[in-house]
Amino acid sequence: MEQSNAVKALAAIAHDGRLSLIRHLIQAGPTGLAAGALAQLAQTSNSTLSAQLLTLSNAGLVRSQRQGRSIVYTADYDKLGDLLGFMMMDCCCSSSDICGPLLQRLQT
Amino acid sequence: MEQSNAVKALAAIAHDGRLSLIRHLIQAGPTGLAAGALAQLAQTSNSTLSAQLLTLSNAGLVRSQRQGRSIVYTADYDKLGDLLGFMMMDCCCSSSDICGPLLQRLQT
DNA sequence: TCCATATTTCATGTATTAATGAAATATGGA
DNA sequence: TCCATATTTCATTAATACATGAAATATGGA
Repeated sequence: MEQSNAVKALAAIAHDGRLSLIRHLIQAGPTGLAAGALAQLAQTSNSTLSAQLLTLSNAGLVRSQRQGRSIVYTADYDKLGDLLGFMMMDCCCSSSDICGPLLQRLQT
Repeated sequence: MEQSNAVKALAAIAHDGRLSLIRHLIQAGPTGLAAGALAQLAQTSNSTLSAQLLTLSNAGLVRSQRQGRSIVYTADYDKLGDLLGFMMMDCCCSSSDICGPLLQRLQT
């Protein structure tokens, strides 16, 4: 992942409401969640939620698919993995001081 | 790290200039870099640079220390590790679909 | 076709962010 | 003390982001 894409993705999740949304979608798994269900979980209005989902979608972090009357959103695992990979490898792990302890924590 | 702190840190690095700055500081290691050296690396004006460093500092991602006439900035490794830890563990790795492959990549 | 449901789009107002150049502050040396 | 260097602060302007509610769109069923 290039830095410009990483910046877009980071900006998308650098927002309390949007970060909560993507965490809900990750927990929901591949089945995803309909927009209405997300609005209930996030306790926000439909239009606000729709704008937040659009931002996440433009950053490539979520995908959507119509199912009947609902539109179901899912987290894009590949893109999230790419973002974490960028931060771990390209950005921060040029310093083993940062990622050494972190990797140890993750491996336990 | 709590989500509200993570959002602040993410917002701080969700900017091309600031992300480049912190990458330079990480590569520079514990010695850090003076503001002037950073301005040259980033090819930006002093006042713009100062504002960007202030944003990173308010997010807790960098520290500063006067050395003679210069002010030397260093990346805060602990805070960066905390942020990555939050994203890996609290946020995204509730799904092993994301972090399984990622950890494999990191371990090779 | 008509209606209820589900979601997005649009227009608006407000707040936040970002870059810029000039002025101010702090330090060390002559 | 005076001066050059290093950096920040300030005021201004432009751009972007955010939330809101009303209206528009799309779907499925009666």
